[in-house]
Amino acid sequence: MSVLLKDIAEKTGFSINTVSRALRDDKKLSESTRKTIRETAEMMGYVRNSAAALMRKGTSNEIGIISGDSSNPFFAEVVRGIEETAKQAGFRILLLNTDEDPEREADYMKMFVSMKVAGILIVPVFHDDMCQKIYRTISVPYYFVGRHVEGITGHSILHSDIQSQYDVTQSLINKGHRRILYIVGPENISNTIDRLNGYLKALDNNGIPRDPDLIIRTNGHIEDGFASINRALNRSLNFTAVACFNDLVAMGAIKALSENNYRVPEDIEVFGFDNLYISQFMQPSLSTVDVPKFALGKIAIETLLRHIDDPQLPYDDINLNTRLIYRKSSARNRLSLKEGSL
Amino acid sequence: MSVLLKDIAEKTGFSINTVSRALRDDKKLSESTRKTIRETAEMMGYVRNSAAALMRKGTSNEIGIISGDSSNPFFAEVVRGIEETAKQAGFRILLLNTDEDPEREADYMKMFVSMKVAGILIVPVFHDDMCQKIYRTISVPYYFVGRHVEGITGHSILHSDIQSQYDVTQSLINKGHRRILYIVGPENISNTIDRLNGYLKALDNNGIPRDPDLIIRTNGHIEDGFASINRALNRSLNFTAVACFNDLVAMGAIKALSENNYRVPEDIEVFGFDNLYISQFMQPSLSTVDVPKFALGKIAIETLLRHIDDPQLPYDDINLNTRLIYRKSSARNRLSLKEGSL
DNA sequence: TGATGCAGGGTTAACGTTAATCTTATAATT
DNA sequence: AATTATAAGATTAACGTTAACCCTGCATCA
Repeated sequence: MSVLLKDIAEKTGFSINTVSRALRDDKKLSESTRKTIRETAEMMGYVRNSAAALMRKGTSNEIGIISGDSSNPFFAEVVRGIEETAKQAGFRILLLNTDEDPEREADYMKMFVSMKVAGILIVPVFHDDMCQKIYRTISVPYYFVGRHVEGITGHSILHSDIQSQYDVTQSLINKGHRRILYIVGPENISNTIDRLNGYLKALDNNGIPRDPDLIIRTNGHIEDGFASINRALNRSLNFTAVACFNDLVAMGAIKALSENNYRVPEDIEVFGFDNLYISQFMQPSLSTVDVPKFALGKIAIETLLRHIDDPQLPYDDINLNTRLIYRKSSARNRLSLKEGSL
Repeated sequence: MSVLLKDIAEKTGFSINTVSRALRDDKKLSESTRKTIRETAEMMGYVRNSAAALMRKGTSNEIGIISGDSSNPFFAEVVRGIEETAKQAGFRILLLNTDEDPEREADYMKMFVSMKVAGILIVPVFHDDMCQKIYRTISVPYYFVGRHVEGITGHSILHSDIQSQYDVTQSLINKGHRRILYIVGPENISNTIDRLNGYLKALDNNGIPRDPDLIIRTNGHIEDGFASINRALNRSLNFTAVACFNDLVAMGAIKALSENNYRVPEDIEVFGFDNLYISQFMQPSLSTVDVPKFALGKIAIETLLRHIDDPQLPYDDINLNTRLIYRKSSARNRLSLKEGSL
């Protein structure tokens, strides 16, 4: 039913092989032959059967990407960094989304392996036996983007989660805060673990006792930030600052504070994490940690491509730097906090 | 290098065919045989070569999705609606993103056809010769999600763009607005065209002259809303309400208004379109048109699956209803506008 | 002038899986 | 007991493309 090389061969009088070569710009065919064939193919509506091609060639020109939560704009920005470079290198990108479900992660990994993609970029969960087994045995080049996996080293491109959350917390402490609410992200992902540890470490180093009440576990979505703050306010936890797992949570938090007639940052300061593009447009604009998302994607794909080129290349973790961004949801300095005005 | 059916066959003593059948849960093999084979395969780390399988079978269990702009959370919400149903039906989802570039759209369409996906869901541009040619000749089942394409009928799942934008505009007019700024979306997509027409039609029907100055063309991103308002304010266009192509633009618009010390909605009302999940968390929360995004995705995949099941099934456009959502960025009624307070 | 090289193209044999068709032993039927 | 049906598995032939190798004729060179 569909047009095959054979059909084009019959129509043009060339052999199947020559047709195949012409359509691949392969080797030395006369310019006129190539042109004749290409035009005929176009005219007949030929579309290559990539399954057959792939089976013969053994490897494809596709990069598989497995995202953990594509509803978070964070990821869209990372993919932007991946796309351009991949395209220039002649690779196409296939996107899959796990919703942080390890089973889907394992399933999709197998699927990409089965498809013989050239390489895989993954936003993985932290711990899962099946997944870890796959990562240990797989022969397709892969890298973790912005996260790391328990027991697997050398395959991560990271962005200083611990240090960044430490810095945020220290910055708040410097301004005099002692009761800092921390809204934790989804469990079983390395960012959550690392950022929480950064927060705790800063408390410890400053001799501030850890208060379990001030640590609220969530799924890292916008509504979680909203709900967390409402609950915290109801319980009169008496906090003066909120550090959030990510910008989305911070957005929900600010909304809840505002609805309860707390002024941000005069009454309560709020810090996010990620520096989503929209965060500068929030009201008030959000203070946050700038994660170089585009660069993260770009470096990830560049590194992956190097490994695709040279399978012998040794793997190594990469760590990117972040920077704190002070906007309107946090006070400029200690003074402004004391005065209760910005 | 990788484990093949042949290897498992040799190891277990069964034929290749039997191994293949066991791994596919095909037909009637004795339970013990199936189990032996499956366990051996698992142990040996077998992964099916899907290219070979696909070549033989001729069709895959994958649904291709081509998004126009995956940086817009709108799409993530639509995909949610698609994913669940697709998964239950045993299909996997492959995601591609065009950034509204017709060339990429055509390229990706060919790619999916080449991959023999079972069906395709597309968020297409409105006019492009190459793409339209493909849509006219392709034999893989497909549907346009939330948009329509010039000259192609019966393949769209829509959501009342014209009527909805008409309603928004009429609602603003009812409250006494006469100078309503309209921020237009990206060119060459049907939503932009339809919504603009809805706006214009409402003006016409109410005898309000069209003022070209009040119509600002953008790419539909958040920064466009911001920039548009700043420019409009600089030119003293004297508008009292802003209707936006989408919620993202509205978010930027509100930010710009607020930075210029205009109160929303007391001084200027703002209406979005889409009802993104985050819109309820904006400050002020955004009045908008609720597009049933999850349902859109769900109905799209359900319809597509029906066509995959029965290729003879005739195609037909589907139109979903929307509803206006009044939140804090718009005034409740005419009175409150006049009084300048909510 | 004969050998040589190469441009331009043809032949043939895979790639790994699955579907259609066979085979055989055992169970069910009359 | 002879026949038929069936369960369980084996054989064989594709699927459409690509890569390795082979062929031919003309131009080039000593």
